[in-house]
Formats: sequence, C-alpha cells, structure tokens
Amino acid sequence: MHPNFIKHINKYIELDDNTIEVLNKYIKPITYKKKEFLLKEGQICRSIYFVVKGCLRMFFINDKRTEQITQFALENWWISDFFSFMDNKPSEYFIQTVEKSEILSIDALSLEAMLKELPQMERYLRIIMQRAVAASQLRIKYVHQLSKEEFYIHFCTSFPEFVQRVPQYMIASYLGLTPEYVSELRKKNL
Amino acid sequence: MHPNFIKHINKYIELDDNTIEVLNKYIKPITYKKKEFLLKEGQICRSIYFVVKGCLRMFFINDKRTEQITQFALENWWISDFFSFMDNKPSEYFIQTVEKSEILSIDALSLEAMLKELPQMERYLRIIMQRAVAASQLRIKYVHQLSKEEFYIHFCTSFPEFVQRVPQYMIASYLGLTPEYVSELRKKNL
DNA sequence: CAAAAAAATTAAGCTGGTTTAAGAAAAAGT
DNA sequence: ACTTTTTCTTAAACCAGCTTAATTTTTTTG
Repeated sequence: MHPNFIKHINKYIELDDNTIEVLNKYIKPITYKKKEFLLKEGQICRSIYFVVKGCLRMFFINDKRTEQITQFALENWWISDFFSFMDNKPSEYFIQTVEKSEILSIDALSLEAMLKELPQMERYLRIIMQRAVAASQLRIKYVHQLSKEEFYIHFCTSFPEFVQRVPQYMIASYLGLTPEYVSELRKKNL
Repeated sequence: MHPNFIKHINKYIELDDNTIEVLNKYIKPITYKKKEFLLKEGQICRSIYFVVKGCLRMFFINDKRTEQITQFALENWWISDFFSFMDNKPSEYFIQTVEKSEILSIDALSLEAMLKELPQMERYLRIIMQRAVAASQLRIKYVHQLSKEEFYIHFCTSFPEFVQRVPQYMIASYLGLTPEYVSELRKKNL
C-alpha cells in the first residue's frame, strides 16, 4: 500500500495495521502515462481516484468545441465526477493525466464493501468531502470577488507549483480565461 | 424533534428511536424572523445549520460595498461557512434569513460529541457532503458553459420555487448579474 | 539533429454585460 | 390609508476581456 495514502488517511483518523491490510483489498493502484484518460465523456464514472504521484485534470468540451477544465488534482487529492459516480449517470467530463501519474482507484461497489467492513473510513471520507465543500465555497468567493486579472495573479501566487507543472493554456482554461489574455497579463505583470 | 429532519436523515441511513432521542440532545432548534442574522462577517461560524422551514442566504460584502450572495438554503438544506467552522477562523460571510425560518443548529463541539455517540451519523454527513461536492461541480460547469443570459434562464427553469420566494435582485446577485441586466433579460424573455 | 506538433505571443477590432442615474412600482411599517 | 422603504425598470455610455488571425517559440518525436 502506498505510504503517502496511509499518511493522508492518518491525518484525519487513527489507522491500525489490520485496517491498512483490509483497505489494501479494496484499492487498486494503476500507473498512467502522460495524457492517458481515466474517464471519457459518455462513460459512467465508476471510481473515485486518489493521486499518489502526478497530476490529473478534469474537463468538458463546451459549445465552442474547446476544452474547459474544471478541476486539477495533484498529489494527495481525490478526484471524480461525483454525480456520475453516485447516480450511475453518463459523465459529461473527461479525466486525463497531465503527466505520468500513480493513481489509486476505488469503484463504487468496492467503496461500499470497504465502508461496511471499515466504518471508521466514513469519518475520513466525511472530513475529505467537508474540506472539498469548503474549498469550493472559497473558489466561488474568488470568482465573484476578483477581476479576471486579479484571479489569475491570485492563483499563480497561491499555487506556484501549478504554474511550474501545468501548461499555461490549461491554467487559463481552469480560470475561465483565453490563452491570449493570459499572455497579455503575463507581459503586463512580470 | 422535527419530522422533516428525521425523514431527511432516514433517506440516507437507518434510524431507530433511540438514535433519534440521542440526536435530540445535541441539536438546537431556533426560530428566526425575516432578515435576522445567523452569522456576521468577523464572527467565527460556530454551527452548521439545517433549514426545516424557510430560506437562508449566505453573502459577503465585495470591494464595491455591495452584497454578493454565494448560496441559498431552502427546506432540507444544510448551510455553513465550512472553513470558518472547521478551522475556527473569522468568517468573511453573513448568513441571514430571507424569510421567517425554523432552523436546527449544531455547534462544533456538539457535532463531535454526537458523532462519537452516533458514529453512524458520519455516514449521513459523508453522503450529504458528497452531494454538496457534486452540486458544486455542476455549478462550476454551468458557470463556464452558459452565457449569463442562459445561466439566468436555466436557473429560473430549474428552480422556479426560488423565483417565487426570493427577490429578483437576490437571484441576480447569486448568479453574478446586475439587477439592471436581469430586468433587461426579463423584458426580452417573457 | 531535423521536422512536426504543441504552446505561447502579438495586435486590432468587437461585444456581452456593467455602470450610472433617474424614475416607477410594489411592499412594509405605523 | 398614508408614508417610508424596498424592489424593479429604463436607457445611454462605457470597458474588461474575447475573437480572429498571423507569427514565433518551445517541446516532442523519429
């Protein structure tokens, strides 16, 4: 089992050796190359994914036929299309690696079985989800509070690791900007 | 204890009479008049709130000194500033009733004690939080996918109950539009 | 290393939605 | 019923950020 994953869970709940062993039964590690898809539009999102190493992006294709990124996931982040995952509905999203990545995945049935055997994991997931809600409250606030220029600068200073690892046009897409406008902002702000 | 609340929990987990009685110990019902505040900017958000009857809004004051609404909560919704609640940090939000409302509140200490005594409630909250994450994924998608006009029309057709109950300028604020523009849209689309 | 593909830049013109300001209509309080 | 407050409307001027299109730079691949 991946030590980073254990460490992450252990930040929120107590974990004994037996629990770790049981967890191991349900969780499936996969290594992906750069630009591989974990989910494509039209498929049902059968799993939730934990990033051990690497980077994922989630996006959809908008009416103008361009990719609109809605989320990134770096190390120790969970990602999924939760609507598709919970209700078994075809997803409108793609989930793809931005770079070579080591992923842990757990599908809906395994998750239910795991939670039945290890109910203390409900608490871990509850806290993770609660933090995700808090994060999206913050994100919505920034969207309304900041101009696009301020939003871009705020993102770059808050998450410098992204600027290093992720192409500029993907950051533009995530922030709802055109690559051309980001280019202009960079010229102005450097 | 409020039957709507019990019914809501019962949608996600099994509830026996004893559990309900224990729950009752930790949960505090309060009735608010129209326009009363449950939280003000600068205060720590000490509780999470469940709307039994009525309507709440959450907003912050932006740089132009106008109220920016980020969330509503109608019957059977939970609302809180989760960052403030989890980390005991002063909130930047206000939470206020839009109309006379019956609210159940549970503060952080009571929540922890309740979850210790009723660990099965972790599952309920995990599912609630997971659904909230799914909802915010959908919201972000709409923000990127739809023009402001489409966004307004989509909201009005998806949540007609809001249009009935909530003043138009509040819906405008929630959607990130000026009241003037909404007025124009209404003229155009009726 | 050369060729191709992917990513970033530049600049001019344009538009969806805001701002500003004034007035009208509806709702709430006394 | 009357006064005050809140909410909604109208219209013109304005601008942040987008579109389009061509070029350059960087990265990837054989």
